[in-house]
Amino acid sequence: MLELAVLGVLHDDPMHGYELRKRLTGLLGAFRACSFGSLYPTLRRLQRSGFIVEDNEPGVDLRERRGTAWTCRSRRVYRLTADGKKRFATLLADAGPQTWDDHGFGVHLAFFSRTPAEVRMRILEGRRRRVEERREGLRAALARTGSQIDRYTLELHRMGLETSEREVRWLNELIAHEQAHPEPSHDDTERADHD
Amino acid sequence: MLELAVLGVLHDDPMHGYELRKRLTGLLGAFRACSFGSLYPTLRRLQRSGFIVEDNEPGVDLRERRGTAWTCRSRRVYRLTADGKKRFATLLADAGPQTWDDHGFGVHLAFFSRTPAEVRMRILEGRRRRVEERREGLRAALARTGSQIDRYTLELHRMGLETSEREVRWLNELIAHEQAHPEPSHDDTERADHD
DNA sequence: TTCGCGATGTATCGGCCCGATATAGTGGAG
DNA sequence: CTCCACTATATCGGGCCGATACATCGCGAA
Repeated sequence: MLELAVLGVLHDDPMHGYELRKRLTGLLGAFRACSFGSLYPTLRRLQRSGFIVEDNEPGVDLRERRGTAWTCRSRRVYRLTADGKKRFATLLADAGPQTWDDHGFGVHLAFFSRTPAEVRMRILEGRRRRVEERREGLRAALARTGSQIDRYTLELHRMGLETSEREVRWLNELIAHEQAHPEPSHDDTERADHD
Repeated sequence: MLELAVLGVLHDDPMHGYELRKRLTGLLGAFRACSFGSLYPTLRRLQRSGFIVEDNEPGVDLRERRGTAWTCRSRRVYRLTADGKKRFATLLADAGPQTWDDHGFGVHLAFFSRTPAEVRMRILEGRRRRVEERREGLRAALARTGSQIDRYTLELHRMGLETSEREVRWLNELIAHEQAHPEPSHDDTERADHD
């Protein structure tokens, strides 16, 4: 999931890890600041896979560590390759189970203007199904236990139920709007500049 | 966090892993079904630490695997030790940063009737602070970008903002009720039966 | 009757992600 | 001048998850 987010942010303009993280936390709506402990390994993985390349500023050489001595340690700016753009499109078109849950859905929604219209619908409907399941589970729990559970669990369940109901309504509005105004995807892959 | 949940459910009555998982999903409000890939390692960890012990049904012997042949493989029922009960109380009294986030807060709230009143207040207020931060971040994002972001991100931020506002109000009610009716913790450690 | 299938039950493995921590340069406040 | 906060990269241990494997039992269909 982080892979999609990184590819999406890096798609527009090359960037180094630290800046990337700030963009990510802004993108996901002060949602969740991804940690460096996941960001840097992800960048390395992406680089090894050939989806991004290092594209440093001229005059800056990154030398590796020798023992405990550093020569120069500056920013590593990354840029998407042609393969990276293809990879981004692939991940964008994936509407699998992980796109139904909270975090995955948020990330996908952040790049919704670039995903194909039919994929948008599948993601929206899958998310709705997921939230409806949660809602039904909570309704069943409330009906089953009645009033024999403690006040706090009851409040937790009631709050969860209301939240689910609200989200289903919100999703219905998004879906209705999607059907009424079938906007095409932005799809800025028209000129896939050579790697 | 899973450790607290397992200890809490096992505190009342001994149980085997499979049943424990069903109770956990019910407890957390059809919230999130914890996977076996985390449950079984947790049980093993708890057992190694001496917080739970195996207390199998008589006449059932669990033999280990030899190559690919199994002799008997049945349910392992676990029971809390005295140390385990102490450990549960310790985790319950912890109001650290991980108890502010979504999952941790849900788990703690599920056992709120057994946590000391002052810890309850600290958790509630910490959670409120956390949600308020999220709310302010979303407000800032909405004010900053205005209308130059795409419709979907805008909807995501608006929904997140409303959800945060609702949760803060809910938290305020819980806190007010807590101050008005300072219920003592259930605290059924009165007779810590010997291990 | 037998076959398969779903539920019960325990377990491991690879992998993602997080928090804590280390290292180091830079620029401003006191 | 010193301290602190911010910028910037990186690793490590550990928790949790999804996929997978293995095994038994009951039940309905072929």
